[in-house]
Amino acid sequence: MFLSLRTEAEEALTEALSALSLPTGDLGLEEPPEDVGAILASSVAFRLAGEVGKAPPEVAGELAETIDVADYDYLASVGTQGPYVNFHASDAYYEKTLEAAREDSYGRLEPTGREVVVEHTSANPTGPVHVGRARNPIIGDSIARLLDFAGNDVDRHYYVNDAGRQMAVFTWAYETFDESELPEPDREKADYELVRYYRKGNAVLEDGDEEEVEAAEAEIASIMQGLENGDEDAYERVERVVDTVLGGMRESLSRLPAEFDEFVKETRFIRDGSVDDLVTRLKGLDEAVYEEDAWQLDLPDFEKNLVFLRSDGTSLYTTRDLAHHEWKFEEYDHAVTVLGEDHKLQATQLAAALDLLGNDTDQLDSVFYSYVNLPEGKMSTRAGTGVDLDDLLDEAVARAREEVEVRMDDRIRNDDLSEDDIDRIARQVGIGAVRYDIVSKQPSKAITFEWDRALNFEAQSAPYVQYVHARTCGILSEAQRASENRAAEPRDGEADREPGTVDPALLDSPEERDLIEVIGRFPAVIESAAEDRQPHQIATYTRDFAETFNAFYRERQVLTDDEALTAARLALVAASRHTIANALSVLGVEAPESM
RNA sequence: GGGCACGUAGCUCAGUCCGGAUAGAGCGUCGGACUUCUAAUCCGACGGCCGUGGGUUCGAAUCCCAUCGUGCCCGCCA
Repeated sequence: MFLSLRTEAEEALTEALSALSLPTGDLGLEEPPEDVGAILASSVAFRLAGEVGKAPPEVAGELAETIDVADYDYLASVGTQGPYVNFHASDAYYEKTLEAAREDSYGRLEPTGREVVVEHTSANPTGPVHVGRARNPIIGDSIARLLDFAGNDVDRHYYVNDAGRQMAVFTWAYETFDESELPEPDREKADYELVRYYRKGNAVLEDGDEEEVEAAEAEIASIMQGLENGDEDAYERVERVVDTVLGGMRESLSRLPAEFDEFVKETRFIRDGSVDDLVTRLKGLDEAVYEEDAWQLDLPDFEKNLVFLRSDGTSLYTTRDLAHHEWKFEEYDHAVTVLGEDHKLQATQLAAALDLLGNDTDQLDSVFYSYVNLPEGKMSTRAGTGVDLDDLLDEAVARAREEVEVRMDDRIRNDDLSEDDIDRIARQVGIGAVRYDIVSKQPSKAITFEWDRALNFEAQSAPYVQYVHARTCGILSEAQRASENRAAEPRDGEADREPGTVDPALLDSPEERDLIEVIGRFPAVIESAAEDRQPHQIATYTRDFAETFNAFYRERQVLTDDEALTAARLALVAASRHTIANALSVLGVEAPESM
């Protein structure tokens, strides 16, 4: 509804400007500060003052007078405050907003018909997911949810780097070492068990004796050649390692939760011949050069050449990724990729090469995030430094459980949480807190991981917002219980009133109006966040929402003796519940019904 | 050396793309509110040369230039 209101304000302003023969290029429409009563405002008068030769407040006044709100449904009045033109919403606006938000799916935008692929995580399957990379699945999954909620048809892809040197090293190590030479795994889980081979292998390559290293390198090279030649045996050897490790990683990721529609292996593009075709096309480009036995692309605007075929004839990651992207462009209208900031240059080169190959690179969007570091430095799978995602999530749930138990004693609400409830709440709150902490920040900002900060359950965290949802559920179930009691002893006149009818005019206090306004903004927030691929905007909104709801909760008793008033406020609470539940769902944070 | 990000209260962050109303939150500190629809909540106080210097503008945290600090990248790795 806010979107319609904004459209009306735009129209009204444009018409008024035209009527006064003023330019309509920049309407200066904005959301005014909280203490200004208006729902929308324009600062256009500032810019026109010079042109008209009058002071801004005077221009604002003329504009306000020119607009006739009778022409619009959602504008009640247009006033001025100094140089600002302020728009006030009509009763119809509040009524329609409340009506729209009665739907469970409130906030979901109309289908766009666009098919979008969101590729995220795509970590090499070398071992357990650690916190340094955990930003990727959380941001990626939230973007996927956001684009879906904004009306797109979304697929989530994990691009599996199974043809690179790292996997050849891993395969060699797995086949070479005996488990008896390895330390105990940190967990009884495939990725934890296998990463021991990978670490051992890398240690040997680094410090082993010359002969051993030489033999290993020969084996690694033969595996890579085998993959490049489409050798079925090499493929199966690597696949066994890849699929096993990936299986373990998937389990961890699903806890976030981050699920995928498809795991796309890069060997696929070697095996189906598309890499060969691509190499042929690349060689044919004017920018292609053959230097030092390797085929390269002399990209304009880039200092160094991009090698796309090694001197031994094998392809490189970027070569295969080019084929991968052309495939995505064929299958989807739009492709979004979530990448670590260290891939920025590579991503720009990829786009430049795709452009040379005749693709429309507007179809591609990259979102970059900066890695999470430990206070003592970087996390690395190979070196075994870092905090595993599983450990972080376990710790989060354990701490949340402690909180639940501490709070049990001074709970007012007498609803006897069962052991299952405690488990559920601990999981929802603990994992929600981790996820929310990450998704609520701009991806470009650096994060240093600290236990206490990541697991803070206080305000501006998931539990703060989840609590609001639990409150709405508590009120609604209380109302349900009361109405069932009444139904048991029917009173005269009770049947006259439709249970579903509410009179929104009763919701006229500032707290109620503010709450409806915040609810009304939700679809616009979804639209903007989806447009910018910025799920953190939704997190910021949930905090605003929670604050506004809490003010309403503090000042206005919902369940009263006044039935009509109670019905109206219950409708507002239900609308609030849908809004906050959907916002949390876009963030991938669970919405507990009690906590 | 070159390129790209980031720098806002003691700490963690919104706001920056698209310039507008006294720069907003939370944590921490101090002081208040549970016999109530859930206190994981709420109310109040304290706290800011928006890294620094210039410029553009009626107006700059926001745009431009310079500069400092931090991170990332500049491989026939991924």
